[in-house]
Amino acid sequence: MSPFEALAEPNRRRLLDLLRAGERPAGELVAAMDLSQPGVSKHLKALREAGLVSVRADGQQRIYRLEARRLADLDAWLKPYRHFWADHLDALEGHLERDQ
Amino acid sequence: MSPFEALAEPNRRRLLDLLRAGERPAGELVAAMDLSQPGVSKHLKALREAGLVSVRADGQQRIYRLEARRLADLDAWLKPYRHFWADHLDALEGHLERDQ
DNA sequence: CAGTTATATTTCTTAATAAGAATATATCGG
DNA sequence: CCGATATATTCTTATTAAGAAATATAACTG
Repeated sequence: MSPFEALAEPNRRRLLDLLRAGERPAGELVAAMDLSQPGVSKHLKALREAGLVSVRADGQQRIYRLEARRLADLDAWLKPYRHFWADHLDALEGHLERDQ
Repeated sequence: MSPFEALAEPNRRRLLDLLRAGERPAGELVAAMDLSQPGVSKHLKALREAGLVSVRADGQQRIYRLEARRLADLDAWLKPYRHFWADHLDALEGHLERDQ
């Protein structure tokens, strides 16, 4: 599954948002989501296959971690579009868009 | 259809890429894509519903135009993740790994 | 080993989506 | 109005994805 497809699902975006605060065992993610345990597990699998998260075992727990490198690909796709609204903002509030 | 869902389909991303060069009639988009006319028309509809393109009539042609504002939403979603690969900006924001 | 906890996989059902073919709508030139 | 062009909308069918429930696997505990 491509990163774009993976991000199409709101629950998966939410899982990534949760992982932004740091790595977490699957159980905590299940508790934080309004989804069944198998449901979360399946979405985590999709995120793994998209390369957006990685997992390591710690005893019987599976610790999930955000893999933001793949989001950089998305960011790169977005880059040539950015000037379309950056130009508009430039006129209003100055030159924000200097990073790459 | 949300922008995220709209972008999940590669042909639709390609249509947006084509529109980056400027507005174009549907027919030119059909010619540039390796898809049937109805196929392109349907993807354009999805992009319209996601707010990613707009259309205006010019005679019997429909001129499509990129609406990059909606991509700004995606850019905004991505923003809190950007720190993860933009290591050189760490000094600005501090490190996020502490609170795990 | 048996029981328990943590997580993953399978199965089922249902809903969404895609492509292709055929057809419909709208606009133009005569 | 007619024929031609440009584009959109069905319709059908196949694939895919989602949630729920049940079950499986793997590791820890005693």
